[in-house]
Amino acid sequence: MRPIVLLMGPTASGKTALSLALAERLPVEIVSVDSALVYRGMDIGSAKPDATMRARVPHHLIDILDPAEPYSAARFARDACQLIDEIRTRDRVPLLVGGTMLYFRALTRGLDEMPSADPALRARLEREAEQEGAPALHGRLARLDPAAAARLHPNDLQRVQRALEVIELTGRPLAEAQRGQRAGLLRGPVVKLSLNPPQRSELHARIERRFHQMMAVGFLDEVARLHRRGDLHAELPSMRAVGYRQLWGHLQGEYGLDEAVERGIAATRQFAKRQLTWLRSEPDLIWLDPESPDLAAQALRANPMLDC
RNA sequence: GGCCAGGUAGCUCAGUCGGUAGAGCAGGGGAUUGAAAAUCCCCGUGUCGGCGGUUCGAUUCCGUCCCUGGCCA
Repeated sequence: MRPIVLLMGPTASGKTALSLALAERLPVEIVSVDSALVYRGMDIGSAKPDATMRARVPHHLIDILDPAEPYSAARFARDACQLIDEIRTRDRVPLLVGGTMLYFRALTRGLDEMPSADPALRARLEREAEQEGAPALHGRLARLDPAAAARLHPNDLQRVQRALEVIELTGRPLAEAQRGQRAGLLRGPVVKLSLNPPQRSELHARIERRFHQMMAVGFLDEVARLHRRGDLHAELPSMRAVGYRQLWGHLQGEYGLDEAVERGIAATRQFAKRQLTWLRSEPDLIWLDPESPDLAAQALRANPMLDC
């Protein structure tokens, strides 16, 4: 049976280049594992594979949503599983490429049975948080679901709100829902590749270089276009994306362009650090250095199942 | 050249009425189940510009030199 190939790595580690190189040697279709690539009109700042690449290799889960719409790990898991099945019926290899580690985790370990987001309820909880403060919501959670409250820091408003949301929607504590025996969603052999330069400073250099490159090819125009629409705002998941958020702030007049770029680069470095924290706890990774020559061949050699 | 203001953590700065110093940012580590490029937690020793002097003790006071910015020549 042909394997499913996962290609992970922090931002700017060279995942797109390697995925193309692999596509020249294996009959792959690429499934993007990225919470920003799903959005139309967010091309430059998300380092989306360009039209040429997408003409050469089939890509999925890119440009499927308008930036005003929300996406989620659960929806990704459903979409990805369906695509994997379809790709296999075409007798091709699913190559899952991206940097959204929660999405990978949803695939490899599954998600518990839980209700999805309820926008009205979230708006209400948001209002309550503003009026009462985050600790008050945490206190309420402690009464309704002590186990969940114990695991969440009072300042982690996002997760406290989600826990309260689940309780209101199901009448059952979150801790109970999360006790479920969940299994990974990937059937068959899985090969996990992880791209990362051995030196952190090298990754930082790649990030800085790429951000300036993005600016040179019109990143600011891209964000200005989104800003002009008028219906988007800074709180949307899409506009919170690294780089977009900082340029948005500049367009709102909060700081100058140079500062926006500096902030954007720093935010990208911090994002990469968080991605690496996930990767360190991921078992069975084949680590690859993007700077080394003949990367694709190296990747294929690393696992016998890929040698086809 | 003269006068003034500075020189303290990678950066911007606070502070010590003389007992060897602390914030923000940056950086590092961690958490992460329908917002995740999000959200949150933890981590601060650095010849306090150099050299002398006073002092039990100087980053702090004094002298001098160097550097930076401003004003005047």
